[in-house]
Amino acid sequence: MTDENLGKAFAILQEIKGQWQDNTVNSLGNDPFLVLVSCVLSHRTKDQVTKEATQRLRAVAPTPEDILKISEEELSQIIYPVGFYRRKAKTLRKIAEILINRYQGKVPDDLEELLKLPGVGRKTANLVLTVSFHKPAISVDTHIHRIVNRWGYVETKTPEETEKALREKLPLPYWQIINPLLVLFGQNICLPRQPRCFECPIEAFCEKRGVKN
DNA sequence: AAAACGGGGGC
DNA sequence: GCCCCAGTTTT
Repeated sequence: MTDENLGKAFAILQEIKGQWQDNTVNSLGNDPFLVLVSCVLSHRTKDQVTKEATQRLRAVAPTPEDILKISEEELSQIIYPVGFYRRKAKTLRKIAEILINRYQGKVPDDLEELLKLPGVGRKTANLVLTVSFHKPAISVDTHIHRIVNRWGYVETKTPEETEKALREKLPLPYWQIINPLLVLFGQNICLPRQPRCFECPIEAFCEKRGVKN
């Protein structure tokens, strides 16, 4: 995909994204701790389930202090349907404890510091930076990785390679919108196994129509 | 680079 | 039962 067509593709997707139901990153706001929480819960979990669990948790314990006030059992019960709930509950409590003890209860706005937190990798750290702190960062999950490779915009093997390639190539104005926009696109049209190319509005720009994963 | 980690929900 | 699912850590 050429740079010119990339711009057209982003513009078309921006136009039609209102047709799609809001997902987690598009509906939960910019609070850095809640973005962090939703990312921990989202691991190998359907987005609808992640979204609902994050909303339930926000109603009861929206801050690190609140997380530590409730028991691990109660926390597990709230997030239960996301799966791996024991491990995720432990991770959330550890993160809350570290934020309180080392960062005055605030989420750091620095990549290296974020990556030190347990259960936080590049996808999560970069998403917090871009969504909550409006910093130039690119959060690459499996959706972004799959889509930009199908487009032929990059040719990469892993999400980390994709992040590097996009940092080199992607014009800065798109850094803020690529994740929220392309995750929606990946959930509704450019699906992993059965991409819905027959209803894709940017099919003409895609170099690998119908390629799985 | 690949495997391990370790669960619910839809069908 | 078998498949899917915003990933991170360890080998």
